[in-house]
Amino acid sequence: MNKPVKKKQSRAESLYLTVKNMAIVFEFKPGERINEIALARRLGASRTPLREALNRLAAEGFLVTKQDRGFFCRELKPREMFELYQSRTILEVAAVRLACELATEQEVVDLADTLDHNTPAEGSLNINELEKLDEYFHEQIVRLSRNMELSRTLENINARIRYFRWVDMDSKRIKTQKDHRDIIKALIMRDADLAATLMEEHISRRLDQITAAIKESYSRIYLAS
Amino acid sequence: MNKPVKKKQSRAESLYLTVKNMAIVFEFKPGERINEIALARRLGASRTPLREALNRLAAEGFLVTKQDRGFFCRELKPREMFELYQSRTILEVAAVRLACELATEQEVVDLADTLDHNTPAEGSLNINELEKLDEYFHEQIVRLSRNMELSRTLENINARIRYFRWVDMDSKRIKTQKDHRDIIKALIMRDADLAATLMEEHISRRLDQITAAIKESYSRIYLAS
DNA sequence: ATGATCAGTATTGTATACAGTAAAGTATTC
DNA sequence: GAATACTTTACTGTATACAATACTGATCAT
Repeated sequence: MNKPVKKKQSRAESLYLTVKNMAIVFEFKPGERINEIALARRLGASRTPLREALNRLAAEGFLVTKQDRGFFCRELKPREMFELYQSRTILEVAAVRLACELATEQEVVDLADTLDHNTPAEGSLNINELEKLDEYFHEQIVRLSRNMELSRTLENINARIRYFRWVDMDSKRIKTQKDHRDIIKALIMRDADLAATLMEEHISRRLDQITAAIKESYSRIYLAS
Repeated sequence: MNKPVKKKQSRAESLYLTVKNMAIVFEFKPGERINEIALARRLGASRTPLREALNRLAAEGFLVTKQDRGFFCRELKPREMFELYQSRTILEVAAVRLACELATEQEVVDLADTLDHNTPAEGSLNINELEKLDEYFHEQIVRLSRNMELSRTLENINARIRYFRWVDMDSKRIKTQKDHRDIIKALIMRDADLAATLMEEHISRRLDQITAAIKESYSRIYLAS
């Protein structure tokens, strides 16, 4: 499912990925100040490369910096989450329109096949599998739009909302799967308007739950450690 | 026109802005390797804060890094510029739709007024003024969409295409001004579809010229030093 | 008690030194 | 003379030391 191309990644890169993941899963509490010395020691790295990673993450919106105060975990205000979801909707709707125009028959069929063959059985509740499958679906749609910049931006946005995306996934699983299939059908029919409408609804349906999701997530975050 | 709020900016921040501007105006040649030592000395800074700035810029897409080779200026492939313009179109069209919904009467009127009062006289060919005015118009539209994330993303994209945006501006100036006014009219009428169509055409018209613009820009870049 | 002032401490911001790597140059072999 | 192995060089990547700044807590005046 994921590309098997495994580029040998440098020390700095893996450090960046580690800290990024910590930010994604809110291992730092919202608004919390990040102690560079402590974190560097904990990760077995020096402050210099750590700070470079933190700077990158701040540029990507995972962290914020304050002059002479250092790096802080982003807050997770409902308003900001709403804006991220809105941005995501805009970009994915546009992406699916482009995909309608540019994807080859084969690519769409392959996508449909992958989803079919990897759908977990009705009984099993492997949420993690479903998450992966959903992310894969959305990533592929963007890829079919043939716009790397779009992919890059969406990847960033999705990473920043990943933590909330799966709240209450369980009750939505059947609907999600059906939505995906419908979008693929629209793609095959090259019906851009339909695909766009479906995608918009598919994403916005979850947008309605964001505020509740954030509330729920707060308890998760503060329970964790 | 620009907010008069002038936050006292730190040393690191101004270093970042300096290097960012160098990247925007292609003071580094496309594909060129950036010598950290030389650049640090030239800017009167140390390598450490310079590298932090370079890391941020790489995260924002102005530079690329290669393991153990350092930072390089982005290439400017026509394909990439096309994708940036396409992304910009997607986002600004969505923004103007939201603005139709959310902007107050007063805000739209103010925007119209600002444009009217700052339009250079027919005879004078102050390109720089026009550039500023055009950027201001587009920035304001996004602001009226009430989505900071959208603003952030668009600001980044626009910075990355800024260098090309004004090639052959001269011949387009009247059309540009008229386009802006038409979009504002649509905003006042709350006609989202019309505003979206106008915005799309307004931006795409220039997209057609990108390849030519890049060709032209190459000579500018390599002539410069 | 409350608030202000001022040391002491902790932490960030910057400079610099050193280690590791890739490109360039040089010698050596066929 | 071309190809390969070796050396040199230049630069990036990382660690660490130092400087500047913000926080903490105690002392003192009101």
